[in-house]
Amino acid sequence: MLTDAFPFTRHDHARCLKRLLGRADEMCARAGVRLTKLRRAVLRAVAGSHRAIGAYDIIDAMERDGQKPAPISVYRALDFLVTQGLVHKIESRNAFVACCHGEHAGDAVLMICEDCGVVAEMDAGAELTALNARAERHGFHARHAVTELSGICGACCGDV
Amino acid sequence: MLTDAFPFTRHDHARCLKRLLGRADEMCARAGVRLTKLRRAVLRAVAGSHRAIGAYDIIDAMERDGQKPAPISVYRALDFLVTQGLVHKIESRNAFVACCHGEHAGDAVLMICEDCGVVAEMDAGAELTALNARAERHGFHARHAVTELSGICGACCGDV
DNA sequence: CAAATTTTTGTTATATTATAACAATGTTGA
DNA sequence: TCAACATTGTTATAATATAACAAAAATTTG
Repeated sequence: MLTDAFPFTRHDHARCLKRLLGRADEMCARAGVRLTKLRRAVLRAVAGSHRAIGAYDIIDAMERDGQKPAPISVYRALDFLVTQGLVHKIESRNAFVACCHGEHAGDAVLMICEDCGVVAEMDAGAELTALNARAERHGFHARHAVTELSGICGACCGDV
Repeated sequence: MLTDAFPFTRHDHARCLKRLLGRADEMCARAGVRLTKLRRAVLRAVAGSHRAIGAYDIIDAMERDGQKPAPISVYRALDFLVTQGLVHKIESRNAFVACCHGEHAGDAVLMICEDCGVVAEMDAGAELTALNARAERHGFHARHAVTELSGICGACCGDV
């Protein structure tokens, strides 16, 4: 079993978070966009766990850190972060999760554990390509794919 | 190109709708569940076009037919219809579309035209199986897949 | 550097989507 | 017919998301 997609028991999240924020700084610098204080704080809140978090829960989390932005501010920041590929929106949950990958080959495929709530992502370039090819046979030219699997992760299944 | 997924120019929608409602009657009878007047009216509204329709637009459509159910009633009916596989929820749009297929091999794959708004579905059993297999390699046991492709349909591309 | 321009954020209000709680009605089967 | 269950109605509210415009901060330009 591949052990990189899901964060497991020994996972040192403080380090994980630090790395993620560092990478975000780099990526934004390279892209010539600004990871402002607000945007970084929203990203920090989203990346606070590997579970899906809703916009209003982000506000609650930020309030605990002494900052309470208005919903629109959070949505604007999320919009930026999603555009930059730093955060994924989970359409089937109306919630968000930080991207743990460097870069994606294409659209992310999310795996959502129904038990513990942890969300992992994987590259599934070949499978998405096959899906697009299938769509083409119906005359459809796909530009984006929303692919969200819900099920049970290895940890919750006792496989780990 | 396969021409069954998307409803094209010559499409006789009155006939299409009638067939769909008839099939719904049969399927519910076979399943031993009740396609009540309300549920059938909601299905009729959803199946009124091949575009995604939101719950509140369903209410508006039904109001034009002299019936104005409360939101909760529509959501309850939609819940029933989705459970029976007669309607698909489009997670990426918070909207609904009637199922045009008899039965699905597995989860439906939706193709949403960004231009005309028409939503078509296809069976993509093999591709979804491949996706699940890929997830298994990460220790994830998928139970449901939300797969929504957005792009441009053949008609809007001038391919037809 | 200062003024002009653009981007970002704040503020206030509101739109859109979805559900809770309980009463009333309809359906089924003994 | 009555009891049990399923469905719908009624009222209220929760949860998610955006609009419009003002203020502040950053960037560019002269």
